[in-house]
Amino acid sequence: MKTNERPTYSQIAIHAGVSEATVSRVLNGDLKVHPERASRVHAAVEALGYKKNRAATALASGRTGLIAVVIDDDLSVFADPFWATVSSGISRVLLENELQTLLMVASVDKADGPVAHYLEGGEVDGAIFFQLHKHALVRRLSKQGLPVVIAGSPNSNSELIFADTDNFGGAAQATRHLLSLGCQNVATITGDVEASAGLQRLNGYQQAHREVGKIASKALILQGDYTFESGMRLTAQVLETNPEIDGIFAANDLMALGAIRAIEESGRSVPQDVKVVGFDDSVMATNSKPSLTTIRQDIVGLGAAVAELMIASLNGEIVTPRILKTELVIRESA
Amino acid sequence: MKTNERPTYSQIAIHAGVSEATVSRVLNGDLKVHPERASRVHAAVEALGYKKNRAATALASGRTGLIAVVIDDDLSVFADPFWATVSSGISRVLLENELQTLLMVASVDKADGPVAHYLEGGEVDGAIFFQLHKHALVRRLSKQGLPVVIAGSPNSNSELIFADTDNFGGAAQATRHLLSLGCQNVATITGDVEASAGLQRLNGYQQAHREVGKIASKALILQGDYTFESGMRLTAQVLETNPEIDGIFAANDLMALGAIRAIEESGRSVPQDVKVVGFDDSVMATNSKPSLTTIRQDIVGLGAAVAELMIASLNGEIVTPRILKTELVIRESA
DNA sequence: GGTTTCAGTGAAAGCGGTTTCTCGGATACC
DNA sequence: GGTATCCGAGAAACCGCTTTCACTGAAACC
Repeated sequence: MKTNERPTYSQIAIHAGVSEATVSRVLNGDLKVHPERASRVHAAVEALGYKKNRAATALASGRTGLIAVVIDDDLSVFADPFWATVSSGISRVLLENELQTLLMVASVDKADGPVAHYLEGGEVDGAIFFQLHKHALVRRLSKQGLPVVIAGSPNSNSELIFADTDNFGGAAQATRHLLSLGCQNVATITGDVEASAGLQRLNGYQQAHREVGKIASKALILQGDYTFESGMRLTAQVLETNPEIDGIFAANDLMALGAIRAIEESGRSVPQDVKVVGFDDSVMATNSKPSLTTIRQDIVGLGAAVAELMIASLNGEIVTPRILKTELVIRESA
Repeated sequence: MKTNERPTYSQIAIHAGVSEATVSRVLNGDLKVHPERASRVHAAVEALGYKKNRAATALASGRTGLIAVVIDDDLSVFADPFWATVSSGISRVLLENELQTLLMVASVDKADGPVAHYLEGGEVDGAIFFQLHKHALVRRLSKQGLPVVIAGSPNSNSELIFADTDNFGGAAQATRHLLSLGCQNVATITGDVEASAGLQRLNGYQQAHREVGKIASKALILQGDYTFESGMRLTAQVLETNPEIDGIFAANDLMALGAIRAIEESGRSVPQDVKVVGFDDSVMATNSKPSLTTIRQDIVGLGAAVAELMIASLNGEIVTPRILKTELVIRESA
């Protein structure tokens, strides 16, 4: 195939006048090598344009330099740029640390599929999972000693390491904003409350109410599914049954836009009659009419945080979950 | 780290009563092994739950089983789910073929960065690039014998292998639709015409005009940049200068939505006064008001096609570019 | 029937690193 | 000054699989 005459340790060793063992030590940061010899090695590496062979390193050391990013294809990878953005953040940071990102898009449900097989086969040094519900696989891998980091929160209080946006805080922020604008009856359209993100956003909404001595009425909590359609439908319904509503916090932008549509179709206007806040600060938020007040999360930052946790884990450091702050972006809708 | 007592060839060989060389032959599909011995090997593999060690295979054979997917981070990976979707299509197909997807998000411009280094280092069996303009790197790698496939079209008539949506055909389809609805003055808002996709969509628009004996006036060709804002701004301008316009083909949905906004703000209505067709069939297309008539492209299919081309290349087959058909989705806007 | 092919197989030499083990010399200790 | 320690460095084994090479017995040929 390629007759690339890539130099090997033996060439470096000869060039530097040391043994291969010493070359290895120097290149792996072993401090017990005499500085002068070390610098000779470095010079040789430079001169010959040497680059380590991953396969050989992996075989000899057992470390592959590969981190799997596992995406369940149930996930709406296809509709939502969210995960892609997180991935890019991850990839970038890993790359800076000489690690490669192995992207695995597959059904992870069956804890015995090819993905599981692969991960358990020792082909990667660690695995990053995207917000998943209750996969036994993750636990199992973790128990087996494979460093695992979750992007998003695992919903049980497991010992898994994760990084996540402050869904709770962000939702509270959004709701507080509505309340502070004078809204008396603030409804919420939740996301999937089976998953942690959805639940946390709901909790944040309730928390903001508690802070001002209110209790969010059950009737004002509408279970959506992150789609435009659900936002629109639920809002239309609740406007019928609870016409006193003057504020809505939707767990994502798409549902918020759906809500706005329903509000307008009911003859009311946003933000005069009903104020609306979304979550995500997606592209649509800027361009919608009225533009959407929403909660911005640092998605690339989330990816970076996840990668950093992984790296720390690999280094054997004791790591704790990371929660990323959100930001309220005020536009026209509230 | 892991004391996984994974079986090796030697165990299989003993269990099956053959040599390691024979085990290797069987596992690599060498037909010259006696069927009976072969089945003994397979039985042993089954019994011991054997799984090949990638690193060892890579070291010995020079094939890593890894395909790089290189994404220039200039690209709007962050805003547009398009590339994520393509990636998932790629990853899925590669996985089915025992290949892994290495995701590299980095600046590729400098043909000498870490990415280039990595790809030239023989660490991957092939590389997939996302729609790029004129990178010398791609050519170089290709010349070096590394199988390279482009997702999207390279704009020069190079010998690079690629798969792409039929941008030309789709744009023609869209424009024809407008013309067939009786539009007399159809404008287009282009994407980046420096890149092939943008140019091809413009060409398709012109082709449709030619088919009916018209020539698209220069004044009606507006150079956008795929953003909502550009669609809106350019439309507002052209409505001033060319009020006779009664149809607009935008090179993507976002700009189409921008156009609709501008049209409505000018006091006209869609589709009565001006009809609008977009391109992509994104989520927004369904949910906008009026909903958007647009050109749907099979994005996952594009990913799959790219992966298939890569696999064929790896097998030494002679491959030719693949162009994927588009589909006109008629909704309210035209 | 004897010599050539040839297909099938095993022994063994790598692939390019890492790591253990050993050893010589220098330092420390009594 | 002699022995016990220690440290830095090299030799060599090893990681698990692929592939060349040589060899065997059988089929093919004259």
